[in-house]
Amino acid sequence: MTSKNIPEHARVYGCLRDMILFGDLVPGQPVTIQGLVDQLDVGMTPVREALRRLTAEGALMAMGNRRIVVPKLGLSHLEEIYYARLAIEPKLAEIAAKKSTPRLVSDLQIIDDRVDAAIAKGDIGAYLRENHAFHFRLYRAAEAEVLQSIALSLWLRIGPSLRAVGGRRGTTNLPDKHDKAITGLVASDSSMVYSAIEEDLRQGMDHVRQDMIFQNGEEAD
Amino acid sequence: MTSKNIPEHARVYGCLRDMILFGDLVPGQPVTIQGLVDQLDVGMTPVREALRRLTAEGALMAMGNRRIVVPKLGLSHLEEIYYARLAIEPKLAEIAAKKSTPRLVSDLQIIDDRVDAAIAKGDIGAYLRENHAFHFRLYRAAEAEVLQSIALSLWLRIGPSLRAVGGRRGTTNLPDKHDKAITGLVASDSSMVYSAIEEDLRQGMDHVRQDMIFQNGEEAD
DNA sequence: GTGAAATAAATATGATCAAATTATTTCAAC
DNA sequence: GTTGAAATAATTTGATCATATTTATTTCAC
Repeated sequence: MTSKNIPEHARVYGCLRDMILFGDLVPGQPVTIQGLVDQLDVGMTPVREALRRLTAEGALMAMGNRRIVVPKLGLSHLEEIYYARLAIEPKLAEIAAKKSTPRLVSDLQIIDDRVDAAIAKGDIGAYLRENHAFHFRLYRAAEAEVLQSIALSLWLRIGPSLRAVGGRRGTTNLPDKHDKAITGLVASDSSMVYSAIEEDLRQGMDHVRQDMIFQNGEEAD
Repeated sequence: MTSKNIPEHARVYGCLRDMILFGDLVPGQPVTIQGLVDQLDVGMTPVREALRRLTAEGALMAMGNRRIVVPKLGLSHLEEIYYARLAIEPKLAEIAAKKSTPRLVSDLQIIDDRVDAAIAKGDIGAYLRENHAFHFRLYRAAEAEVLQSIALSLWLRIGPSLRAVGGRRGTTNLPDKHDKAITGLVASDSSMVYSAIEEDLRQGMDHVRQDMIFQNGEEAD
């Protein structure tokens, strides 16, 4: 059983990426190389590589002075992400719909059940994980590397803020146009899948935007 | 002595990035760590960091087996890039137009003169450089980090192929809707700037697409 | 053509040096 | 005598390199 032998830098990358994607890191939080070396018990070269990669993807942000932090989004950045997500993700979903398989549909149904369960339990962490799984299982089916990597970058940028919003507002009012997307897939109606994902994004992003505007009014920074 | 003391890994990154952006590296060409260490006379840690970053941006591609190469685009990847560029770049131009300054206009005029000169001389390298300078001087004015970083990633992906096409077809028939864009800026007509950049991209990308289809017909791989 | 040895390149560690932040001390002013 | 600001010392963190280990590929023998 020769294990896949994933390189350390890839393991560190995956670990950090998930932490950012699922809100284990707070916006504004500093990320130190030495801290990760101690915490994950690896050398510093792999850590550095992982950090450069995540910085390039927008998941982390390099300040001028050698410091790396989890970015906290401003309203203008949020609008950019909103625009880009609407431009990229529904298209990915549409392409995926044209290549749909029974396997894709059954996978998505299973995942969506878990999404619903997480919402019912009020478990933000599980919701973020399963919601991500749903979208990227769909996007992966599009077999469109370039668009998918853009989508991942956008999710990484918004991950920490999603968690923060969920923590304040709970799991009520979370978007769920997943049913409509699945219906579109089984009906081979790619434009229905397109609009389902579009609506799903709009709901989620509007949620974040409203929270951000509210927060801005409450606390000055 | 106001040297900014740019770190090695950033210098290596910038160097490699320009080489890819302006076609000094051929699609399919392997990029080795050792080679860069010898060529640029730096340690391997900075080289590794630069390579990870460029890989994350899509400028380089990691094969499964520890090899890194300059990706060569297939037709389906080209279509993805085409779609994404049309979704992102005209929007960036439009935002920039709404924040236009006299300084921006004069900068763009100067750069566009250099673009025309490069076309007249048939100097592909200079054309790629000045054309990039024109677009990103405009995009930079939008002050939209997220969209701009997506645009950069897309340019990095298509850079090597642009050079290859230019090498085969020369500088004739290269797009130049730059005049229209500048006209739109001085007229404060942001939708005119939007469509100017849109047309510019279409011309350039159609050029690459046609060449790619032709090449596919000629040589099998 | 298959398998084992050789080669070359990538991965990973720890040490060393440089830079930046934090803590501390000193000195001056009230 | 206490407070506050500036300067300096100390600690933490980042950047780079040299080296050892692992892994993929190639070469050569059978």
